[in-house]
Amino acid sequence: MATKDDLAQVVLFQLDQTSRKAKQYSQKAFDEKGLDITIDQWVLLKIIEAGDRLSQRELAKNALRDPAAITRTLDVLERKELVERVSIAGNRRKYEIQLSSKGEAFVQDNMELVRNHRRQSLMGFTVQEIKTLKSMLSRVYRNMS
Amino acid sequence: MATKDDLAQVVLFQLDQTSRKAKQYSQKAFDEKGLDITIDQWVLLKIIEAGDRLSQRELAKNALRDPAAITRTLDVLERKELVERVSIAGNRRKYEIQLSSKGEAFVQDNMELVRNHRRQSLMGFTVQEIKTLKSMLSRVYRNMS
DNA sequence: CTCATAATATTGATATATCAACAATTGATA
DNA sequence: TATCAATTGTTGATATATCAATATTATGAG
Repeated sequence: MATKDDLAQVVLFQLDQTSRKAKQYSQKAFDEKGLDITIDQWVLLKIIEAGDRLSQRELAKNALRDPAAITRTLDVLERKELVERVSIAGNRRKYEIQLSSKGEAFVQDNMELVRNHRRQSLMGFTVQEIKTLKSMLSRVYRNMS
Repeated sequence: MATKDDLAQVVLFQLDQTSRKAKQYSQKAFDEKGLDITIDQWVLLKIIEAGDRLSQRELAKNALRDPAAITRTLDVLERKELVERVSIAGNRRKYEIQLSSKGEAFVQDNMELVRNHRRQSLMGFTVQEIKTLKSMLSRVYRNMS
């Protein structure tokens, strides 16, 4: 047989593991703080915040998720009154998705915690190293596109 | 309001996106080849292959997944006759999980495709850069542990 | 303008993930 | 040794993801 992989040295494997680990880390903190929100829901909130009144299809594309999953996640976030589907004049087929004021407050209220996680994830990295890491992740992303 | 994040510059976000993209890339290739297996199932096969007759609990730990999810994934893989739960003499509480011969053949038969994906993900990287990336991902992982 | 096609969101069916509760077994300690 | 606690795997309940099918609306070719 060919020699077994050392999975810890396979970048695609490391990517999956590190991403999982980070999500678990943040989810635990969210749960302990009683936020009642999943990491994927949080990420979607941030994508909505960053975007400019995107449609659900655009959200799906930005989040790399299925449109159907976006529909259902938005249902949840709308029930929590964190987002709004706004009708578009002249197009009854799609919506513009935006944060509600409650949603904006929610994001603001929890950004410090999230910033701490971001900082924690890069503890010990120099500014130059962070730049290198970002660039490399972008390159891997492009290679998979 | 505080200035909005540029999510594409947030490493934790990039990690999630890159990991998703890579999984979608490989899943698509698996589907097109008619392999009838998910990436997470494949990864579990590789963890089983790499490990030394691990228990389900150890698999869960290595895969960063819930023990219940491992139980059910193993049910699927056992139904496909790719893995076996082997009883342990002297301990009726746990099993040793191993690939069946069919499972070993399956892994071998598809390693070339997977190696191509690994190569593709690192296209344009120098040997030194790959080393740097691996090291950095390990550091992020440890920071989240 | 009309009709065929594309775009958008939703829904249903199915698969998987997650968490808590549980059953069986093992290990430890008094 | 007897009992209590810890370990291991499974199951049930619920949430979420995925894919295909659908309904509605918009667009474009003739």
